[in-house]
Amino acid sequence: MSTAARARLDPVDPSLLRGLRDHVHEALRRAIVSGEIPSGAALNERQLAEELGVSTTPIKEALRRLENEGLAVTEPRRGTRVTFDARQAEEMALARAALEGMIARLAAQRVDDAALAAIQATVEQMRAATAEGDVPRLIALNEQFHDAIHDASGCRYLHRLIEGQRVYDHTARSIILGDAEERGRAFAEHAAIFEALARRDPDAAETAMRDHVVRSGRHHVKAAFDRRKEQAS
Amino acid sequence: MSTAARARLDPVDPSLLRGLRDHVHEALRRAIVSGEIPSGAALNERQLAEELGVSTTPIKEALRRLENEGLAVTEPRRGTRVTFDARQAEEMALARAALEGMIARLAAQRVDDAALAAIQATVEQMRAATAEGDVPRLIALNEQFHDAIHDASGCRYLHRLIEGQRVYDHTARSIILGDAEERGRAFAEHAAIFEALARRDPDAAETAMRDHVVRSGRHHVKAAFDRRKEQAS
DNA sequence: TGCTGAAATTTGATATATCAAGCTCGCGAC
DNA sequence: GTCGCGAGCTTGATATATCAAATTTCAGCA
Repeated sequence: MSTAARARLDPVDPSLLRGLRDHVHEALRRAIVSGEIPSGAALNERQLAEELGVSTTPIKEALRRLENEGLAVTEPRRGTRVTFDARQAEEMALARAALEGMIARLAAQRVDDAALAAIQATVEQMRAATAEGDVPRLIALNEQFHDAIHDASGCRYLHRLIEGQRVYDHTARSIILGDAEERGRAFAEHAAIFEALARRDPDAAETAMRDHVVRSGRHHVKAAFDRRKEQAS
Repeated sequence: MSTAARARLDPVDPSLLRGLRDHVHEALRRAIVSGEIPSGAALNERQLAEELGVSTTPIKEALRRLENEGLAVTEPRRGTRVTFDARQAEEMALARAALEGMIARLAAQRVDDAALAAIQATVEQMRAATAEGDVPRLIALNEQFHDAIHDASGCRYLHRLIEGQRVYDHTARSIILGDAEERGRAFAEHAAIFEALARRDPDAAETAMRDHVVRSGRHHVKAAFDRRKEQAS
């Protein structure tokens, strides 16, 4: 066997080659969350199919998924409408907070030293990026930080569920983190979460994580919907 | 206008008239959660279509939904497989606990006296049904209790999200509540949740609700998967 | 016997056709 | 003028056809 003679390769993940339905879903989700498609707007299958240059089949699948995520509702034989307003964005942020808190609690119980060291390294990089005001880097580190905690918890289902509660896009994130004060607050919160994990203190980890996500989520929602109100007037 | 002369009617909800995809989804979800279709089993579109006597279109939509719920994974051009094991059931129970806790917290802040009285009435009925060992009634009251709290919170999105974390079917529920000790524990917990709501104490409400759902969830998961292990041997 | 590779098969992905429920709008009766 | 009613249109729901990737099968060769 030749495999014994060379380095072992990672198996490819077939799910990376995604089909049209995922592109359609992503495009629609982005447009809905960013407010480009307002709440209440109709999502016409044939119209979307023509606009996106695909058939109605992948459109239907994408719409079903949006429906399941709570971003759209379908009335049989009537049509699908977007349902995403400030109220729902707040609830999604709260859901995220509750779930991130729970996963942080589990991570505090299960994290090993290697993972803890990696998280600490991320926090140190965040400290630097925060001081420098390197926003794109901060966004990447943010994700890395939260993903590392999810990994440490070992909870894949919770991770997936949390990912589904995103109420901001990359652009919104950039705007928020453009403010130095917000960067400072976020860093302090991240540091507190790390400290709790380092002490393997589940209660503290959950509280710190939840407070962070609640505050940050509120900030995002307020900023996003205030902006929309302005643009509307 | 004749409407002024008679009682106002509630608007009909068109979503009650559901199509094939919802039936397919429900059938599959039930089969997966109950263990009838084991984790790892392939879900063949054409085979399911023939079995259920429908075309592949509603099957695809149902599979997409299951995928989004985390109960199945699809590898493009390869197929869809069930993914639901004890580990995931535990995570779903934890997600439910975190979310139910959050919604109870909000309910404690927002509940009005009328809703509180209704919840209290439900608890009193639970007391009677618990003593009598009336299991079907207890199941119904349980749902009524939790739904009333969800309503009091005003959080429709959270309510939907929580409903998606169900890891037991009606049958499992009956078996669990067949045990008098379990009925007693559940009643004490429900009473504690009500007391916290009555005091408008968000922290206590969240803690009581979460503890209840965590314990009850663990019990359900353990019972369900122990039973499967036995049947397998 | 064991390996290679091409053909056949399976299966999901996508496109298209068909059906029926709702909606729109205007004609006509009162 | 208003209400009733139906023809025609719109649209989602469902079924079927087509395409291509992935897998399997098996003949042919070393």
